[in-house]
Order: sequence, then structure tokens, then C-alpha cells
Amino acid sequence: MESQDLKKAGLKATLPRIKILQIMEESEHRHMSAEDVYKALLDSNEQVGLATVYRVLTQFEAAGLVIRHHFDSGHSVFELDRGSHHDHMVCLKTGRVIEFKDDEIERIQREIAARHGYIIEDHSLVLYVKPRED
Amino acid sequence: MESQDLKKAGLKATLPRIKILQIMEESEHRHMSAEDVYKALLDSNEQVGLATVYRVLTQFEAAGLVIRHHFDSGHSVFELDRGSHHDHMVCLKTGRVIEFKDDEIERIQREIAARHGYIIEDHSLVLYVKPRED
DNA sequence: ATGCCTGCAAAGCTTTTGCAGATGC
DNA sequence: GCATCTGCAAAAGCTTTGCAGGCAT
Repeated sequence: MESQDLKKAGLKATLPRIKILQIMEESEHRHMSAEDVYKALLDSNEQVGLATVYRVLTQFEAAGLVIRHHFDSGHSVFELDRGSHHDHMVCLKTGRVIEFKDDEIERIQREIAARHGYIIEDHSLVLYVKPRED
Repeated sequence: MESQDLKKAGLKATLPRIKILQIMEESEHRHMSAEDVYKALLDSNEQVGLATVYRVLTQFEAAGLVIRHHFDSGHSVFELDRGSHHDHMVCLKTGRVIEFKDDEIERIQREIAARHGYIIEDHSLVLYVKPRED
């Protein structure tokens, strides 16, 4: 039940929030822009303002429910935080987003940061790729 | 001589372009936003419009003279392309940007892309870090 | 009941664009 | 001289915010 997740996150279980959470859970695209979410709401005949979508997504981010990515395009993309960290590969031809994770890379990253006297708080790794058979 | 670089890149050697190239070469910060460049121009008593800065930086990017990064902040930062690829570490406390490169990480990245049937066109790796002695 | 939410419209920021005049070659 | 470039101001995205009314608890 979404209302539980919301309350657990310290957010009142309002209709827009519940709907947005549902949209993101049910969407076939795990990465959605605010506009994408807004359009999906309209498609479901939900009356929610775009400003509210932005506000809710920002609150979700603060609450750790979603992760905000920037990729390379000047606008934000949101993804439900299912708890398992991973990196992304974006196909330049189709726009498809593939998730992956590699412990070896993560290990080396920590090592490099440490070598400079730092601790990693977060990181962003995006591979921009194209199909091999081009 | 900057005008040579510009002509080689197929761009007319105009004053704004030359000045912007100089600014970026001489700045102690290798990563500058359009606004940063614009302010630096004003500080040097150069009369160049902000729109021109954006236009020139975009042309430079297309010409391969600079690289545009997005990091995580909703605005672009530009860096002179000195030919040697590297990744970035951004200190969350001071904003300092450190460059690094690791062949092992690069190798694994290519391997992962290949495993999914892709070839890497480009990639972006940014570590958001904080000093160890916090 | 009351304090947190929402919708709308307006404003904010970064970046782009149209146009007339200026400049490089 | 002519095409390209620049400055200005206006516009265009994306995102945030102020305010008056609405909703969850």
C-alpha cells in the first residue's frame, strides 16, 4: 500500500502523492522526467498540476523514495529508489536506459577517492553507447 | 597563438572568441560556467555579451575545443579539451574539482558495454566526495 | 480545527534566438 | 563587399514560489 510508504517517509498520504507513486511503480520506464509523470497522470484522468508533480518529486527525493538523475540533457529524470544502487548506460540511438553495477569499479572508485584524502558520498557513472552492429 | 587554433577549428578569429579562449587558458579554474566566463571577461574590461559567450562556447564544443559537463547542478560547466580524457571528483564541501583517470575502470566499462552489445561513445563519471577528516 | 497540501499563475534561472548593425577576410 | 558574427532584448525551456483555498488527520 502506497500510503504506508508515504507515512513512513513522513509525508501525508494525499491523492497526488499516492498517484505519483503508483505511476512510477507501474510505468514501464523506470526513469521519468517530471513532464513524463505529469503526462502519465493526465492519461490516467488524474487532475494534478505540474507544479505539484515537481514539488512531490522533490519531496520524494528528500525522503529517499526517488533518485534524481541529470544525465546530459539539462533536465531532471527521476527513478524510484528500490534500494539497490546501480549505474546507467544510455543508448544514443534509441534512448533506452540500461542499468548495471560492477563491484570492481566501485572498489576502485573508493580507492581513488581515498588516495586523494576523500570519502565518496555519491557518484554518477553514465555510459553513452551505441549498438555494436551500426 | 589562439587565432591559429580557431582557424584550424574552422572558426573566424574574432575578438570575442579569442578572448574567451584566453580566459579559459589562463584561468586557475579549469571548469567554468558560461556565467564564470562572462564575469571573467567583464573583469578584463572586455565588452562581450552573455549570449555571445553561450554561442561561442557551444561552437567550441562542436569544434572539439571544449568539453561540456553537467555535473549535478542544472547548469553547464565547460573545460578546455587538452586532449587527455579524465574523470572528475567534486568536493561537496569546497566545490573543488579534481581530475583523475583509471585505465582499469575504463577497461571494465568497455567490457560491460560489450556484454550488452554496445560500444561506448562517451561516458561521464563523477564522484561526489567529502574530505576524510570531517 | 488546524496545519499541511494543492492549483494556478507568476517569477526565476539558464540557455537560445531574431534581428539590425558591426567585423573579419 | 559579403558572409559571418555580435549585442541587445525578447523568448523559450525547465523548475520554483506566493498565495488563497482544500484536504488529511
